[in-house]
Amino acid sequence: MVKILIVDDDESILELIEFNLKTEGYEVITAVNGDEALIRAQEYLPDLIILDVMMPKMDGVEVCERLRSKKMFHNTLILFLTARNEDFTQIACYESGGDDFIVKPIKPKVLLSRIKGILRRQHHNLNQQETEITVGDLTVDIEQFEVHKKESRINLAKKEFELLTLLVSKPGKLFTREEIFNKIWGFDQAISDRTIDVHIRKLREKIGNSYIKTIKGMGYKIEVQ
Amino acid sequence: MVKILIVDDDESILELIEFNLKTEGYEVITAVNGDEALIRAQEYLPDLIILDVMMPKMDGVEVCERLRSKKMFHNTLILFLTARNEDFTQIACYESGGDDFIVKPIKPKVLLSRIKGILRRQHHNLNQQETEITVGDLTVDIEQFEVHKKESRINLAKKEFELLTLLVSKPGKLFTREEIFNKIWGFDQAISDRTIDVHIRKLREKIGNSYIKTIKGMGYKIEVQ
DNA sequence: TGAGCCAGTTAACAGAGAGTTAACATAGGA
DNA sequence: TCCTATGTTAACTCTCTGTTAACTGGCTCA
Repeated sequence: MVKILIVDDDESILELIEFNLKTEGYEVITAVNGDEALIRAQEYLPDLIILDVMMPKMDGVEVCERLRSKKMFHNTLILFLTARNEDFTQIACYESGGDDFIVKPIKPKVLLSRIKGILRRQHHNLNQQETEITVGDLTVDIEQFEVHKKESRINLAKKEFELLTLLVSKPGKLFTREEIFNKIWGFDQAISDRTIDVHIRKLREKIGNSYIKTIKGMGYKIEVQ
Repeated sequence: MVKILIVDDDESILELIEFNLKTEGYEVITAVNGDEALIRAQEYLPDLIILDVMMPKMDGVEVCERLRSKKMFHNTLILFLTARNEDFTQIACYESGGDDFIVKPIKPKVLLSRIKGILRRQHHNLNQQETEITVGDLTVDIEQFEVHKKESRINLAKKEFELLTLLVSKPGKLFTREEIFNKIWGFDQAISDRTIDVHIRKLREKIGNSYIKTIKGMGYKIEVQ
């Protein structure tokens, strides 16, 4: 049974989500603030945590950071709830180690399909589809650990492959250095700032310059088309 | 790879479009009449279908209607080609389920940018996430860190992007210089008063003068039509 | 009418931040 | 045990962005 922890200070939202998830057969735990969330998370070890960004005292981003700093939550899925147009909180969500986010107001249908999608990606990563991602004439096969460019195979090192896989997982999306760092190296490690550059450079050397775009002061992204 | 089906009874137009799309890396299938179009569509399941409206026997509108009546084509993008100023057919295009249309004579550049735009939007809808804010013909995508004006991309520097994002987050709202300063630079920093002007100027230079309005002695806002 | 104020404009400059390269460290296989 | 591939760092270069200064122009109000 999939366990889901929902954290929101607004109890009506909590109930709405809880109801919808329970009817879909998920096991649901709730928390109304950050502190409670941390306790509940340790207690129940949920598979997925849905975090409201805006909460009094400890906000969702902080809760996420605290969770991710513990090894037991490294692989827990974290989904944020954020109000529309909250400028750069979306980026902060990813930076703090979030896997995805949903914009309020919540439409139950969207929420459910999102959750299903994110769980499917996590667990049945092997299942059919989605093990191959194609961008232009570049194909990344996550399962087989292979990259092809126009039929010819490119050999990548582990870190290079992880980096490319991350970028390619959402073509066009901006990944900040911090997000890249958190998702590939993890919170506990300390590496120099140049390290990411060098890996990017090696990647570009192997796959060509046209795919990865630098956005100064922000990060990198895959250029679509 | 994006598959595109082009349908036109005029083979010279077919060739023109085919050539242009292929050089952009699309996979192209063609058909010279409505019947053939329906068969080809079922066979190849294209992502996008470009339909000439004026064709002997079965016209584009009818082809579109027939396609849309099948569930497998509910989400296929359909783009019409129509002669200039045929107002009524344009309405018919949308009514029959078309996504967009292009006026003949075809300019390859316009066609390509239109196709890119329509595919980009589609791509977004699949991911279901609202990371875009649109004002007039200007679209700001926070997740992708990109700004588009009528399908063509505008490159902004970090500060410019932050500034535009702030203004656009509440179109029509007045942002005082102080507010802008606090939100973008933060309380601790000290910058000259001209700095904001210069960024505004650079923004206007890139996106056009019509969006950002100055309110003397107060601040700036996004002009809403 | 003209002083004062405020935004627009321009060019120049400094520095942040990314690119590059080589060298070193380390792990894992032969 | 050695060797090679990979990961990381240091040190340097270079480019682009952000900022400022200095000037212009227009509006407002005494």
